[in-house]
Amino acid sequence: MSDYSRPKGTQDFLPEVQPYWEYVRTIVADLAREYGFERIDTPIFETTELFARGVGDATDIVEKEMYSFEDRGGNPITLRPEFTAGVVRAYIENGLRVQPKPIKLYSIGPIFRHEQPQAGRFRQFHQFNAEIIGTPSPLADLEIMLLAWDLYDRLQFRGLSFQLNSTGCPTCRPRYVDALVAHYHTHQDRICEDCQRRLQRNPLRVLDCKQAQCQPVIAAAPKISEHLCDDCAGHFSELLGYLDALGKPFTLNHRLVRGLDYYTKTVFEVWAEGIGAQAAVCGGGRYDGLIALLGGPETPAVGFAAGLERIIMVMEAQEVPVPPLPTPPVLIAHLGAVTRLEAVRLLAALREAGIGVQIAMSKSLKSQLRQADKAAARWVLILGGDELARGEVTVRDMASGSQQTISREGIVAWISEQLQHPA
RNA sequence: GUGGGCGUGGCCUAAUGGUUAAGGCUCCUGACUGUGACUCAGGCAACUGUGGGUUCAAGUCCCACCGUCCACCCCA
Repeated sequence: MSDYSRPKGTQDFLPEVQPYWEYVRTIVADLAREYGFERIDTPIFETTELFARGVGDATDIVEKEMYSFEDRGGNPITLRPEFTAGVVRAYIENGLRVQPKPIKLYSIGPIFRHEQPQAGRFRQFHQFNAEIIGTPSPLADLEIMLLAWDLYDRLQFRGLSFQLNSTGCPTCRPRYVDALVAHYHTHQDRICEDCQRRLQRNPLRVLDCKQAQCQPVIAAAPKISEHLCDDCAGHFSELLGYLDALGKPFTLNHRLVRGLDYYTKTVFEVWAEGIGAQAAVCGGGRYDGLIALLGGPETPAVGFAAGLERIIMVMEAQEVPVPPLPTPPVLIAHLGAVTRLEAVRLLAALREAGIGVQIAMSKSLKSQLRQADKAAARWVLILGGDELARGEVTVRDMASGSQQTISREGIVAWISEQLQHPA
């Protein structure tokens, strides 16, 4: 055993799991492009201040989950705990507001949160993220939700639940929070300790408390949907109208508040089973105030992020089939020092013709064929003393075990022919 | 941060407190010095997570630490 082990909450993605990742990344990227999203890649680390401001001081992420450190110049750095703040920073910094609005951007990459690992929770994990920046239209909310919908649809997921709510805006939310706090004050003695604390710091969070004693208080609490201002209520009902028209099933969840400060109006999550105690496979919503908060012009936006590990865990649980990764169809076997030179020439010639090929590296033909078997090669080209003398190669079909002799000059064309016209 | 379960070769698993810790998988070699998958025969590979303690004797009992898994908080 090595003296070194991977940091807590991180993973080694061995070749055997790569088909899942390749499949998911491909589906996600194809889908995003079909929807008209363009890819943007931002740094995996940013200045700490960006996340502290953007995500919000009172959030769990900023309070206890960030990977923060000082670089050699003494600058406060944080490994990104989510995508949106970095994407918005890039939008402002690169002057993307001069582009036609809205701009639709997606990203795929690693995310870092210093949490205690458990089923479906890692310190380094991966997200697919999509944002529509520059429009207040509920159509943008709809597009983001449809993208999430189609993503899971294309992955053949079953039994998902779409949770939806509106958290209002700076006009109506404070009024609602006041009403909520007032309600809780009349039941102060009946709620759990955590909720006592939430009431001080982040009152909306009392709504997703799971303590039994708090449930009656939550059930009797005022609902934000009944406190929305005209603008927010209109926005929400327009979105619901689109979803109804499309027959998309969703659950209105008054208790869905989400952990980030920047959300306004629409918030949603998608829940799935099969990832331990974790339910959410994706979450998102509208954040009309964030861009101005980070120093940009007043710009409405909406987005979501999906956790790729959780997607893959559900795929495994539901036994969603994934295509195998392609391997080189040809392997060159050789016998003896003199044949090796010709084997290397043949290797180069095949590659020049665009044919996937590798060369055996062990001595005995037996072990070379074993290697071909493990590598799932379709053909082994055997170059021995006899073949070399006659200017030929022996072609072994690994599936059938049958062999034939082809001239050295004609072998590249023969393989190309076979590959173009599969039997 | 808090709580619980579990730590034996790369992986899976065995070993009434008692010799040089056993087996399977994988990998390598060989069974016609030119033929894979099956079979057979060999071989590589573990100071039993780490450090203490109890004992004549510890993989086995006790303690601590570390790691891991699961759960809480919260989320992807």
